[in-house]
Amino acid sequence: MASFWQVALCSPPFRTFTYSTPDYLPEQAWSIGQRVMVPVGRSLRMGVIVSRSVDFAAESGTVKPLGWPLEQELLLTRDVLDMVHHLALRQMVLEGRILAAVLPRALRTGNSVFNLTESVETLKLSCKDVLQSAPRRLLELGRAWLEGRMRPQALEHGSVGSMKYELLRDPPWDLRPGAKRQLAVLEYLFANGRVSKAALRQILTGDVNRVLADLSRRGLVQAIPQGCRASDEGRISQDSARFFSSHEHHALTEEQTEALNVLQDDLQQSTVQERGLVRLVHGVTGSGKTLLYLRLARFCLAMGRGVMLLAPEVALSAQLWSEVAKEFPESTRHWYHGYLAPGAKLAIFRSLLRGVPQIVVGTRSALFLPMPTLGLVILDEEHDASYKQEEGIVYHAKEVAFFRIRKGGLLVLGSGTPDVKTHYAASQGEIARVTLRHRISQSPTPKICLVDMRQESKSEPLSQKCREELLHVLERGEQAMFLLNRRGFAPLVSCLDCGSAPQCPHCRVGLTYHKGWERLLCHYCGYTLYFPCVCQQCGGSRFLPMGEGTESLEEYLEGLVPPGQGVVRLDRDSTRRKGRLEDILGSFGQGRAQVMVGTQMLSKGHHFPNVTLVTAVDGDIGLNLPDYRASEKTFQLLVQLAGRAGRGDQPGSVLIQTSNPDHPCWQHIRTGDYEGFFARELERRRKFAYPPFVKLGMVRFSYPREWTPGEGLLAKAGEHLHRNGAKLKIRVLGPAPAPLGQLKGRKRFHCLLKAQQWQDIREVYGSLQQTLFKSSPLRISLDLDPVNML
DNA sequence: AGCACGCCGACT
DNA sequence: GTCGGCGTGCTC
Repeated sequence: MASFWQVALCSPPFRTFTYSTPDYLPEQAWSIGQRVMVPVGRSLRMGVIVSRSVDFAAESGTVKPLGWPLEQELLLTRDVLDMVHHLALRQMVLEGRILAAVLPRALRTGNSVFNLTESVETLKLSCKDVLQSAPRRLLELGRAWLEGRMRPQALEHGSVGSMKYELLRDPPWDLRPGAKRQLAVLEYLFANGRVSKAALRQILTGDVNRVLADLSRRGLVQAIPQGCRASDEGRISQDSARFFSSHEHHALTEEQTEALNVLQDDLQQSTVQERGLVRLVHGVTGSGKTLLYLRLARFCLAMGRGVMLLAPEVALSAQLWSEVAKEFPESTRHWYHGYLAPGAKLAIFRSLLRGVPQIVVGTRSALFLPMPTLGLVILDEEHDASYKQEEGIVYHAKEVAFFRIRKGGLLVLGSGTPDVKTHYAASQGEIARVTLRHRISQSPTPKICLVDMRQESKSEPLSQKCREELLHVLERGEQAMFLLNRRGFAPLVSCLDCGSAPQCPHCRVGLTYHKGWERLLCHYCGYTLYFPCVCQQCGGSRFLPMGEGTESLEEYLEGLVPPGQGVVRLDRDSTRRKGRLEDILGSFGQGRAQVMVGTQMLSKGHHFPNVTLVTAVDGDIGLNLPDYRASEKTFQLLVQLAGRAGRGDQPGSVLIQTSNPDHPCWQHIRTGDYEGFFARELERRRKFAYPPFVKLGMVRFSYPREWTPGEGLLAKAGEHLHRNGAKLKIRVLGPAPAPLGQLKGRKRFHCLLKAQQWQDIREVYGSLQQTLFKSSPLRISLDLDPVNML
């Protein structure tokens, strides 16, 4: 009876191959979830055993035996492995690709060293050494492995980093004339000293490895192992937490107590412990959700189960972390996010494997950490688009979290402005819900005013009313915030007379302007309109690009405020450098600056009690984005923003500047009326067939700019989708040019699919995938429930 | 990703 | 002839 092992490779081609059990290590030395070295082609590669199979239909050639295990203990627990499998199926990508993303970088390669204890001495062996041993020696080593006399050397923090390369000899170099690639590398090294492989890849096209191999064979360069920079905790240091003035922890209010009781009850239910439960915690800004989370986490840990407390972005997770750091002992908590150094990630990964119930605070990537006792996952600000990962492997944190508690546990989705889909699911009874209606603090909710910008001078970014209020606020020694909602990549236009922006009649999303083409374009269905044209609303013909001039707002404000008052700017550009975020938040939080200008970043979670005026400089931009969730996003953003004002003792006020004051969205935002907004938005979604009434899938296409057959093949692929989609009652829109029509020399297009079932979309995509050649220059990818349409 | 193979131009 | 650059294709 032969039995085989399926091993997923964690580097290209990421495929899963079948191996047999080697004669030197019996079956019991191997198990599912183990990291192993296997022979692939003529080399040894790292992979993970993902399953066993009894038979192997040898279509092509032979089955090789497994090479050698990398650990005695299992690094990938069953729950993580199941999740990997599930994600691979769902996103239609290879399992190995997901495993590569799940494993800390230090565990992605197989350069382990084994310490072999033999009689008196200890020998160091690499995997290669082991597998190159003679058959008899291999049997001996197998015995040593089983008896525990051969242990993988613990990965040191220092051994985690990658290699750097160093020049060994000065010029002139003894090179064959014409070896220009080698010469280029040598000259670069001569000029720059020690250099990483990644840097060399920048200056050299093609395979750098081979050049380096040649040069080191000639003794001209040397590879030196590079320790990871221990101090590199990423851009967000733990110190930053001290800038977030924390909420005082009063006793729970009656409402909080009730909510906590409900959630604690959930955790204890036997059905929840077997099958899992999702509960939406819908609590208005300032209702004290964070304190609720902390108490619930404490309760869960006391039950002997682990907790994950996640925020959409690192900066927000830093605040949660500072709260958790105060509440929980050091031994049971971790802060995990993408900016951690590889060694730190590895340490947390290892620590969690010990199985002691712990609390992890972090961002979406923390969901891939092993936690055998996981009992509670909390996604704070669950509506936030940052929970969806777009680069590399595509996944939504909500989906992964849901999967992780499916075998028992509670998933809490917390928000003041829930995702329309989540709220819909709750109102349909598909997920449970608990609501917090009251703010903890006694201060009144801020007053929200609309300012009609059509009445204002076009040359001033701020209205008269806004300028006046700002000066009053500063006179009183209080602070102000200005949100400038960047227009992003989409060039939008708006009518100069009535302020409305052209929309697609089929999709009800904003049209974007394409310059060279002199047309307006819908990025969902490909609908175009000649431009210039007549305004659909008022018949006017004068249009203005939107979002222009916002960059100069900081400068403008500096000229406006009285001398001695500081203005700081908070956005992606100003915080790129390490430590800048802390500087900016620090100087504003401590009152060294009185005015803060920023993008979405400033709307989220910060607690600055002295801020009493908040202004959305251009409230309209969000509404006209080429995205079906434009009004939902705007609602969430502005309600959150309003929550920044008047958090202290002084009442706050919020100004929204708009050229479109009649938009139905505003009345709901002004009163913070989520239910009213939700009802209206739902009706619109039903009418134009958007989620939650259909499942959306985006098929993305790209091909090299110069590749002439691309256009024809794209059309054929589009036809294929339309034809096969029709059979499954899928509505297919496009192909339409992507808003970022060209990226990295490739033309980009996409098709939007509206279906009743996710499976239908996968089916159509799968059949398209099969009609394309394996390595066709026309590349396709699938994005289920796209968040970012660009 | 590695690592073959095979083609081509430039050298001994 | 032979070597090295460079494109292509495969890996249980």
